[in-house]
Amino acid sequence: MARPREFDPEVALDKAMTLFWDLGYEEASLAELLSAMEITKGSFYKAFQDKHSIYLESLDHYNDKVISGTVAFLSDPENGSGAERILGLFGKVAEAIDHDGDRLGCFLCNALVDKAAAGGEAEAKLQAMVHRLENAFFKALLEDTGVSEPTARETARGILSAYFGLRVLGRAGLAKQMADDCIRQVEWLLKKAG
Amino acid sequence: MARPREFDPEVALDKAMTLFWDLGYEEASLAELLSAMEITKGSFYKAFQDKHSIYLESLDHYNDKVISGTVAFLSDPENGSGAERILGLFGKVAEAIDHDGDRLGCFLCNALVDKAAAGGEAEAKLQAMVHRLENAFFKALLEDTGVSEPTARETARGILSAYFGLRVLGRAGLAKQMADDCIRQVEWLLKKAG
DNA sequence: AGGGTTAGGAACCAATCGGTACAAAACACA
DNA sequence: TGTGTTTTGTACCGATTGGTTCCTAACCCT
Repeated sequence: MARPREFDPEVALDKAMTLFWDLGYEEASLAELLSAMEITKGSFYKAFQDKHSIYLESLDHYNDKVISGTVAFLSDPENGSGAERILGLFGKVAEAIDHDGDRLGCFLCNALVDKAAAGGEAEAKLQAMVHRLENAFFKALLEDTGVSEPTARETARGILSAYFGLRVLGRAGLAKQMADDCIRQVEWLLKKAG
Repeated sequence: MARPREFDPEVALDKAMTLFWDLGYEEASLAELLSAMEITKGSFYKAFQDKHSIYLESLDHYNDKVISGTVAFLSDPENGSGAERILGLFGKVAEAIDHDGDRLGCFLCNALVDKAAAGGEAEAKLQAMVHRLENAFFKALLEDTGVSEPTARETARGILSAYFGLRVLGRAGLAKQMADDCIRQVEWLLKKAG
């Protein structure tokens, strides 16, 4: 009954997310967004309301795509015991660092630091994602024999901060030298918890 | 022999640094900088070359003022053993979090994530600061009895990433709930090292 | 084939961006 | 009290920012 759109909103959103991920909110200009999404202004403002809206959508998209994947990995018994799964996640990060340096880092972590995201809806979304990660660590730890709830909680939080720290170092281009050592410390935290 | 300047370049630089610290490079507009520094454009461009230059100067200023202070604290035997000094540093961060939420975080950590600082002179300065911190942790650990060089190195790096992770959580407004648990994990790392 | 409806694209908008030019102002020295 | 020198403030600059308008193109349905 009307002209069909010539682009897939999902892949366009994905491209936008990647740009925000790389550059942050302010530094990702509308022109760069349009270029990355391969659409023009008309289509952009018709499909998404404005820059801020698509930023929020990008956060949701990251939650659905990346965080959910990470949580799933941490929850899947096929990936070993709770401790093994957590270590497996860090191993995957180390792999990414080895492969391409991981200069993108973690969108969640980057956005937590990005002042453009502070306050309002964005911050609430970010905090929710952090808690999802924390709880995924927590549950994985809790599954292992002999780990009490308080111990699992505090260990989860320690691992969470170690995780963000590692991603910061990755973005700074320093993780290649440091990742292995950092992960060995996480190994220790897991050992003392279980 | 000429008109004297009406402002102290050092305090103006300090104000500029604080704004970059809070907002990041892009988000700190020239207008906001001038307002924070309480000078006008003419004075600004005469005393500092341009925005990018004063950003680099701000990084140096942070290195001289904050990082040097932190390194000094970590090196001073009056603050206890190596492990005690490291824990003392985390305690000071926890205090800042308790007091005002620490929504500023750590300028070094924020700048590591800020894409505007990636590549070029800024990145080199940032990496140098990271290494200063790492070495301060390393030396503090090495002082304690029974800690080998390899153990001190990897522990220092693990603590470094935990430190950045904690500051990220602080900036996100989540550290109030999590700081104590995170620090307890650092305590464990220190215990196993020594 | 024609009408209804929506997407696409270019022209245009005010506001702001970082940066420059230049004249007035304020001092030190003679 | 000039005079030379530097700072200060303001007017101005082109480029870019995010956003709107509106016309045309492309499609579905009758």
